[in-house]
Amino acid sequence: MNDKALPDQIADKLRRDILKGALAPGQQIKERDHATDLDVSRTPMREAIRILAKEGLVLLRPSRSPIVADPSFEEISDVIEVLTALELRSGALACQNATEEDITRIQAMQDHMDSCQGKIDRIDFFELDMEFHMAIAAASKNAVLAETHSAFVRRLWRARYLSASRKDSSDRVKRQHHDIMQAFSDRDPEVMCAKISVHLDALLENVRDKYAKESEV
Amino acid sequence: MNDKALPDQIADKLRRDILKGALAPGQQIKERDHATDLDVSRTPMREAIRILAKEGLVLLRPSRSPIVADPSFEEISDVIEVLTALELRSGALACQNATEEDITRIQAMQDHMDSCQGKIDRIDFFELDMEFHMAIAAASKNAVLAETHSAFVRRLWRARYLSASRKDSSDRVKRQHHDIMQAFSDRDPEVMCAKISVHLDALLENVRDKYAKESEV
DNA sequence: AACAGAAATTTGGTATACCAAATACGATTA
DNA sequence: TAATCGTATTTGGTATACCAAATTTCTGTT
Repeated sequence: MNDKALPDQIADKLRRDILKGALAPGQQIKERDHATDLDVSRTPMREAIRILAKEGLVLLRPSRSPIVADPSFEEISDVIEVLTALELRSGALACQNATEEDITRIQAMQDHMDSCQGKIDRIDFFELDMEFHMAIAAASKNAVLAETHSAFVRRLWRARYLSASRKDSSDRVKRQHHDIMQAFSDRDPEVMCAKISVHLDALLENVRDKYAKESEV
Repeated sequence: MNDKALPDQIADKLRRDILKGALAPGQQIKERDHATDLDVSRTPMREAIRILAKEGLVLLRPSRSPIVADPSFEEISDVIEVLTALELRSGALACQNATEEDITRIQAMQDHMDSCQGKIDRIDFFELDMEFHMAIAAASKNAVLAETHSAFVRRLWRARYLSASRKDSSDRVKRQHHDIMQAFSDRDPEVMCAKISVHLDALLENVRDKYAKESEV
């Protein structure tokens, strides 16, 4: 019955709700209520909330209801800074350590993303985007690095999702991905790092725009 | 009564036991037994175990007792790789963002370490060492980066502790710290990154030596 | 004696019950 | 009427009870 453990299933559901905005930033997540909603007990619900807290999506407060995180621009910017450090390192290592199979497989992932563009749910598209970046990190063959990187990608999911509202950005992202992939299959760490920097700088600027617009409303 | 939450207290105790070796690598941590040992119930014990799992000190296995992690050299090496990426970034940022007070305060920490050398417990000395590195990371003014960096420093605590048995290494570490501090007070990111690299490369080699010796026993 | 299978035990996963801190609400009084 | 104190309620923290998967042990058969 259990493809995954119950807390993970609950965390998945809550995560999607948060990212879609069904659970708004600042909103309380009362473990009792949400547990009965999902027809589970408080114990796995608690654990699911801790998982999301670890991912930065939820804020734990001592003796108070956890709330959906509402990060400031500075916090998001800090996270992007860390992600950049991790992704540059993993990109360089991937050039060095990836197998040919890794490269063709990740190339295939990218092709799949291209073909799916516009045909699938925006959230599903972001899943693919995340998987692309995470697959490159995994190709570094440093499991710890890949895992840490994944954690930060997940942590930025909502910010990415919201900041990608700009229509033109999707084409630009596609081009940046192609640049990264090109450097990767050339196994050129310098170019790859440069392209990753471009990609993540663009992300930062997109997020900055979004926050600027939000504050002027 | 509660300075900290109960799960944190339990995690602190277990963490020290693991790092000191009272809980040997590979040993099972049965939540029922350890809970009764510490006179708490399974619920906070479970949570404490999850905290340590997040820190990489404990390994969770589906439907099996968690066990104390027994990292291979490759795993430690991977962790050092990540720590390096984080520490280089935070060093460079610290050169840029640290206040003068930060620098004098961290300088004072180093002086204190020097004066304590040989006079205090090795564990306490390692606490000071960790605090030195973590203070620099905090001076980057990127809270997320500092926090992540701290997590990895803690994760390496045991390996550092075990690998520092070589008598001469302590002088060398002292010199490396001085080099880092010099570059920091000069606010010279390039030199600082170079010195940090030297320091962490030395750590990696120390750990490598220790694992080599262990395997030949 | 060796092996297969079943029953008992162990152990993590989940549900529920109980408690204490925090909050909200209402009654009482100035 | 307003302020304040006390009580009821909400809610997270903790303990315990129950369950199911996995392991071990015991037993009966070959």
